[in-house]
Amino acid sequence: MSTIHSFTEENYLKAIYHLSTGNNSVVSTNQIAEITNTKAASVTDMLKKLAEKKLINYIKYQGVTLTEAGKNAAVNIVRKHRLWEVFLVEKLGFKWDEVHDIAEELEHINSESLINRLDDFLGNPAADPHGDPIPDRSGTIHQKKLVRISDMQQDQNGTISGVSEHSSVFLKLLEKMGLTLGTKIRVSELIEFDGSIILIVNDHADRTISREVAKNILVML
Amino acid sequence: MSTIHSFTEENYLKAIYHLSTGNNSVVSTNQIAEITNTKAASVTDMLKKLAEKKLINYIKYQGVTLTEAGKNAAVNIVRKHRLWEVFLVEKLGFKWDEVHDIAEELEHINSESLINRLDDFLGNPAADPHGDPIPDRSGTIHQKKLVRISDMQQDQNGTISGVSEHSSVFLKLLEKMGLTLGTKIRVSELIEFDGSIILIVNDHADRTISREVAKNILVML
DNA sequence: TATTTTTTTTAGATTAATCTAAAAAATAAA
DNA sequence: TTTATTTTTTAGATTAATCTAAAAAAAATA
Repeated sequence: MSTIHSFTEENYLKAIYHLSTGNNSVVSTNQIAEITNTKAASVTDMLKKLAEKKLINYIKYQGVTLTEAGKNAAVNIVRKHRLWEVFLVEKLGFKWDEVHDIAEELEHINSESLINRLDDFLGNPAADPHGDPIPDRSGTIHQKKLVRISDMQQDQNGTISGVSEHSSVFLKLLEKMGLTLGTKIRVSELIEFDGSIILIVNDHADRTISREVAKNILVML
Repeated sequence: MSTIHSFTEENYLKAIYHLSTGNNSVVSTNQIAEITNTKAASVTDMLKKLAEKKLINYIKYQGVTLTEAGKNAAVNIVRKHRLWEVFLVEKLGFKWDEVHDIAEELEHINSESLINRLDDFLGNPAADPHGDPIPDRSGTIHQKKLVRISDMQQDQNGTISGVSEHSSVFLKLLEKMGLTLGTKIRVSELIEFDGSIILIVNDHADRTISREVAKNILVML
């Protein structure tokens, strides 16, 4: 089934995967260097190796895309990462801002039966503690349609269902403001001056959030 | 607290720890090479490195012992390994002969809070699925006094509480014979011819086991 | 005790992943 | 369309962990 790749190769595949979501499917050497905390020269070496193994399509000076095999490998790592995050939060009681680094290690454990049993044990969750969808065992991702609060209209309602920023400071802030997953919100007012937004939270409390915060909270309408 | 060591260093420390139990506290280069699946030359290199880090006491040509720091590190790895084994069996439903290799990977995950939470989640188990004691968070090991079936007298009773052989073939054999942990046995007869032993299992079924098997089943009297 | 065998160490290479500094290619600006 | 800037690649080193083959030390045997 899935071939075994080194810890390092897996991290590069994951980096390329995360960088190639959305608009840009072609990823540059420098982008990869940045999120893997390495230098461009090191990335070039690894790209050659991954291309050799047919995990990426790589043309010198022109960036890379994942092949089917590479994408499968990457999705599998993401699946593992997110399932472990659910485990850490749901079963061990970690907070949502504490689990990333540990899951970063756990995602490299290699055992298909382990991860499928874990999946069942957790009740086959659809999303991780940050609302990111968990790929199923075939690699399919069922992503719900979410919109940023910053893109909502006045008086529109929704349920907080994800975040697009995973830093601990940001997550702690949301926690403190009571803006965690599942919270129902209503856009009460759009402040013209600086783009900040006043929300009605759970039908009573109101909270003002900056445009920057609003851009990183994802809502299901 | 506990300094971080490389994956490889951890495996050497664990190997030395396991080899230095019982009578021999001094461990030889060749012994280490054997259980780490490396060559003696590689071991020598690593021993220098571990001695440099004050994790072992090493005198050329004279074998090694663990320092306090080294022993602490090793015990911690053993603690992690055994807790993960409990998790795999108790929570994910793996069989006792399936968990070793996975735990071998999981034991290198570095997070004290993770392992302490896991410990609590599992109900602070005293032993792993093979009956081996789990060191507590201070590193103390509460080992119950166990005897091998091969050392029991005729008509003596006991409860199977551990094994000293962890191979899958052996564990599957015990499973098939109903000689799993917690099973009550009585030594019914000692066969002089080949040292094999007839057991009364749970007061009714009787099972004949070879001396080799009897040596590897540990019983609490 | 002298010799043989075994064990351990050293010497010198190899592989994976990384780096810095310099060269080459692509992109942006004048 | 040259020139300047940025990005990417190559060249050459470094570190960790490993290896084989040879040398040195220790242990076993005659």
